[in-house]
Amino acid sequence: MDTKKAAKIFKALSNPNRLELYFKIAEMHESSFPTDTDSECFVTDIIRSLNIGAPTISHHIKELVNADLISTEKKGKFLICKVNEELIEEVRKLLSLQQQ
Amino acid sequence: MDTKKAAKIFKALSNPNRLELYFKIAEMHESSFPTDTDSECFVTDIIRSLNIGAPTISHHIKELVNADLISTEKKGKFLICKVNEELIEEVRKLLSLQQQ
DNA sequence: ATAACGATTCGATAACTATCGAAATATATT
DNA sequence: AATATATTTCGATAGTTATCGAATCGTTAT
Repeated sequence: MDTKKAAKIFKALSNPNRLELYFKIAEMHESSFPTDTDSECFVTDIIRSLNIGAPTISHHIKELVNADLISTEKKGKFLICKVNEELIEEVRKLLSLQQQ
Repeated sequence: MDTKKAAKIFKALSNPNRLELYFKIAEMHESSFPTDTDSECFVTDIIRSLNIGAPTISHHIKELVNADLISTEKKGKFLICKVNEELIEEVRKLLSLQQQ
């Protein structure tokens, strides 16, 4: 991964509200077992738990998608988010000091 | 680590030039074995390798220090930087999806 | 059909930041 | 002492962004 893309990813995580948003999405994702179909991350619930407006959330989600950190899927009138695990793993490797 | 501090760290890494600066410091650090005393990271060399001015480098270094990502030490008229390995390890854990 | 709800778009604004050149400071060299 | 080099500080500027309220669009429920 080139520096520019990496910087973009870190930028997407650089706002406290957006980072918390990301963590909430990751949290949901973590508890989603194959059998447990109802643990998807609905944006509606996040909006309630963070105290910033819906337009701002929408903006932040776009940024996270743009950095490829999450992907979204429309389910009726709801929006579902899930993290891009592979990218996060790449970022973790990038941060490890002895990255062969 | 709370979200606000984490966001600050990511913000410090969110500028391409500053991230490259950080990587260069980390790179130097990596090759410093106990016996190999001459592999310290001098800012002068970095300034030459990145094409941005000294004032900007100085600003970026301050940001990295402020985020606790690196520490600096004056050696004569030179400045030496080294990464804060423990913090980086914390960040890596924070990013892992199943953090304990 | 109409209302309610979730999400997005738009326009505006205040705050922040990366970068620069010039000047200043500190240390080293001659 | 005078000069050169490394770094910092300062002031300015152009660009970016987080956030908001209002309006809009889609989908679902009544």
